[in-house]
Amino acid sequence: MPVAKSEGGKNAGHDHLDINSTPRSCLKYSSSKLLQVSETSSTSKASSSATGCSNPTDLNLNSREEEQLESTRAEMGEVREENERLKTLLAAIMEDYKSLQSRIRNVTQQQTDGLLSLGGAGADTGTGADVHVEEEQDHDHLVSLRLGTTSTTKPQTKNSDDNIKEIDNDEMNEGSLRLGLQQTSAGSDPDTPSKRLFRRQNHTTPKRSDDEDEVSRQIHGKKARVSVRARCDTPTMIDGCQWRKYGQKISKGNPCPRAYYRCTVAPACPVRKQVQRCSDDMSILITTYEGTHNHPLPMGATAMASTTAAAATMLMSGSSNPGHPSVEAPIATPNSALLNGLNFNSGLRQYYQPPNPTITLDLTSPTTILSQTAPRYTSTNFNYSPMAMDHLHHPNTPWNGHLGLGTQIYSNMMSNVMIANQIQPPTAPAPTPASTFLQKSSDQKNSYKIAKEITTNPSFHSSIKDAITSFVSNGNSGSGANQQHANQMLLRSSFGHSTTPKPSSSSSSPVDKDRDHIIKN
DNA sequence: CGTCTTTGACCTGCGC
DNA sequence: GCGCAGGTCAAAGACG
Ligand SMILES: [Zn+2]
Repeated sequence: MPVAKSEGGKNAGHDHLDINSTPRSCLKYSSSKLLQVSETSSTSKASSSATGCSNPTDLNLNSREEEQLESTRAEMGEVREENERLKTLLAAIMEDYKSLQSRIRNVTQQQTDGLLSLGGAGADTGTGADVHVEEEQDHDHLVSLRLGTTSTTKPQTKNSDDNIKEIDNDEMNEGSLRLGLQQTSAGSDPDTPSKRLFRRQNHTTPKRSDDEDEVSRQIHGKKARVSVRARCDTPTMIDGCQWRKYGQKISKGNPCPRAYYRCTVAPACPVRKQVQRCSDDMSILITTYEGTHNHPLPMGATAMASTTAAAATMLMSGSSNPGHPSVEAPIATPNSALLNGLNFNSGLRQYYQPPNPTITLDLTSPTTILSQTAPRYTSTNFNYSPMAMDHLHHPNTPWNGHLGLGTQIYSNMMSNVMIANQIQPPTAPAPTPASTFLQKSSDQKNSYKIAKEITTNPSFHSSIKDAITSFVSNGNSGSGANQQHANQMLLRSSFGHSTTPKPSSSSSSPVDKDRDHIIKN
């Protein structure tokens, strides 16, 4: 039944464009601009004193100008300091990146020495994730190397290529930092991509041998998902992509319907996303991404794509190991604990928990949570990126500039990840918060492995690098839009600008009489 | 008229 | 095998 629409039928349009309309105080200017300001102030001051202003008005003006000059100078000093800090941070990041690259090379060497044979022999079901984790565990938590920006990573990305499709190689080699989720893409599938892409992911492909069937299920049935929880007043989160709605259902325990979107940037793009509001807090929007874009992304979409891809990669390489007993654990328990300000969340249960391995980026709390779950098999959640959320909720708060924010994100991420690496993050079967942190060795091992995975995962670094690059490159223009673009990755949703899909009549739509449209939460 | 949303129907997996 | 639930299809309507 058609429902009265509140907006036009065409939601289309790159929703990232609207951010430009959002005014934002940008206290950061380029040094040259500040200098100009400074010079201007000095000039005016000099001129006014030269004219020998003697009346009170002139004196007032004079002192005001002096104040302005002072404040400008102070500002300039801050800017310089910040710039220095940024330089240092950037250098550190680059160093880190280089070390990672060398590390990758080392791992490559190791793998070519024998890991590949191990991968081929092992694994009961033979999924990519299985093999991957096997390798990790047997070799002291090797980093997932299926991603990256350098060609040197390619050999590793080969790992059990049944799952890992490197459809984006060409694009990736063109300087793009596109990451992750290749394993979920069907772009390189020998089968006709355009047909398969829209075939039901979990549905058995018709007319295939049992083996193929199994493989197919492995490929399509265990897609990694990245779920992003963010406060957002708009119907859908702005991620820079173009989406087309293809379905909607109302869940039992959640009055808010779940909307299904498909990427329409490219006709055959397999990426989909589900959007649903949290029943507990309607202001929280839960967006779940699935798949990898098989096309160049719009400028505004790369950040989010990279982030989600990196997270998904982490997930796939970290814990989804259906066959391995050491990481086998029940679904996350609704426990959540704070340790040293880190919100080790294991409370994903309160959200919808899809059957697929899912990683959740929670941008709703001061401490951003990254929760990694592979329901039925493993569940490990740990802190990922505690951003300065105060800034997010107070856009006018001085951020020390966009670059500052970018690097801050990075440093926060990394520092906390490091902490997570030392502290044994909690894992699933924890009846009490206290025991949450005292896990069985297997869980500890898994958690540790995942934490380590994050800290060493090149894709993760690349993702951050992407974001920072975004900041830096935009920073040259010195416009307020700089922040916007970079913030798209992790922050924008918190600001809640949007244009995209029109406010679906969803919530106001008539309740589905069809049981099929009731989704049990 | 083309594109997009809406929504009932349908398909598949899973648990009992 | 049956029913439930998640997910998708596709016809019909809305919109520019
Ligand atoms: Zn796409």
